[in-house]
Amino acid sequence: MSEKNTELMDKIVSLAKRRGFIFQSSEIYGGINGFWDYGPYGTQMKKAIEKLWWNYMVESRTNVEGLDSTIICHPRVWKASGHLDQFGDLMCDCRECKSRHRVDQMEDPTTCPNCGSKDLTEPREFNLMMKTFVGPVFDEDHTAYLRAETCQPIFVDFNLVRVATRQKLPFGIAQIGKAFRNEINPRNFTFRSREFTQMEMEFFCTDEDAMQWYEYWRDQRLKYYEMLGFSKDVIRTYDHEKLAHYAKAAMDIEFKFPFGWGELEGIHHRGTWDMSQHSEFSGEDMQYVDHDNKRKVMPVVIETSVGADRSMLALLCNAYDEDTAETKKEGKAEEVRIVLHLPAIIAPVQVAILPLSKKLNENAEKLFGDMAKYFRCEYDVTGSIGKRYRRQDEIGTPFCVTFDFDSLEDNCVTVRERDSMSQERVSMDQLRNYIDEKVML
RNA sequence: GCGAGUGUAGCUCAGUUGGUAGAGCAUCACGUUGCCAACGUGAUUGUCGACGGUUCGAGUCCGUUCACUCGCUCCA
Repeated sequence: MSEKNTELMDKIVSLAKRRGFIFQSSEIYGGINGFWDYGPYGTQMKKAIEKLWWNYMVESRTNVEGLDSTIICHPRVWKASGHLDQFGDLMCDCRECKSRHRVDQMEDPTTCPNCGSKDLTEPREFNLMMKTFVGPVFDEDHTAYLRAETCQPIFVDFNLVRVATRQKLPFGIAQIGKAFRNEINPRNFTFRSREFTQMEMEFFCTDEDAMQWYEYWRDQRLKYYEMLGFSKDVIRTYDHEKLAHYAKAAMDIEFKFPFGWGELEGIHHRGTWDMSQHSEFSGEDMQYVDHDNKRKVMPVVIETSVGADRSMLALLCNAYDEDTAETKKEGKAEEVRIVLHLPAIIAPVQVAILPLSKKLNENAEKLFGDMAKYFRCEYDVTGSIGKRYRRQDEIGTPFCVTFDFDSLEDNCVTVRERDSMSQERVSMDQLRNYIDEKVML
């Protein structure tokens, strides 16, 4: 990473803390690696991202249903998915050549099979899944795991959702929720965390239609990022050449973070792997009865899997900007303005209500009350009007509504737009519609 | 996981050969102003990342540890 980009990332991290977007978890105890808290503005923004995704992927479609499953599932879910077996091994690292080996596959557990060095770390259990216990007894029989991905419970509940909703193939099931991974090396702010929110949609279809749906969802998802204001310069797709054992096709949608290109979303053709595994391990037939063609088929899964935290980080990085603006400060003509060009639909505060003077408090507060029913609003009366505009710029508020002395007479307010800093006089009766139109994507 | 660097107020940072913790910005109050970080006066803010050691005395020296950043590694 270049020095300039490190600096940019530092500025974003600093702004995120200072203005209450993202804090390090347990900060007063020195922090805990890989865990992050969302502050007041961060929470608003993350909820808005989730709401937008949910509307785009679930509410606006007749063929996608929602689900909210538990974080802890029956341990056999993770046996079936393959998560447990592949990471249950004792491993040790060679300090000499930095290679990593499974202890049970080493001829001599004290010698590195790669370089012959004796300088090995103690054997350690490697498992990306976080372990816990269900019930008061802490032993092997009561061991359970926090889900490493939100998609598995979707597969598990497939038949329940299908019957309840009378859906026929093809259809999808979507879920937003926490997932947990014991990442070896959390890095790059919230990009790689140990606790994170996934927004996943599993689309079930027949094998013959699968590639067509794969392409459909790829296009839908790319459209979504375009809608959020990401230009072609900062978004790219990456087709996997090396596929996971279960996958038929896979691609990532990547964003150009200051620290480099990073995955925002994966779109995967998972074949029948998951459904077959759960059929085998549970004994429940996960096949779909295709009445039209008088046959039984194992549903094929096309997955779109987004990290909500990564979406948010990408939006912050994409929005961060410094320009210059006029100032009244003595000896200066202009000063740096920090501004987040966030899309209005996901900005933590959409409308700031600012009385020009404290004397106007009463009437301005009433306006706040009216507008807060429809938009995420904030009320601020402290400091000069210019200072308050700058505060709102820093958190990405697209509209500042200033209530002034004339407002009492003409029933109009001034709407100041974030990006252009231009102002327009709008009747308070029309204010809701005026902003509504601009908030829409 | 390996290697290197960093850690002092909310933020950015200063802090001398070890001797009572500072600045700017931010925040708050009052006054003034009344549309782009204005001005004046005043105020608040610290486990100096944590633990231990050396010392009469540690922000400063030593050890351990935690967190962050960078480079490898990893990312089923």
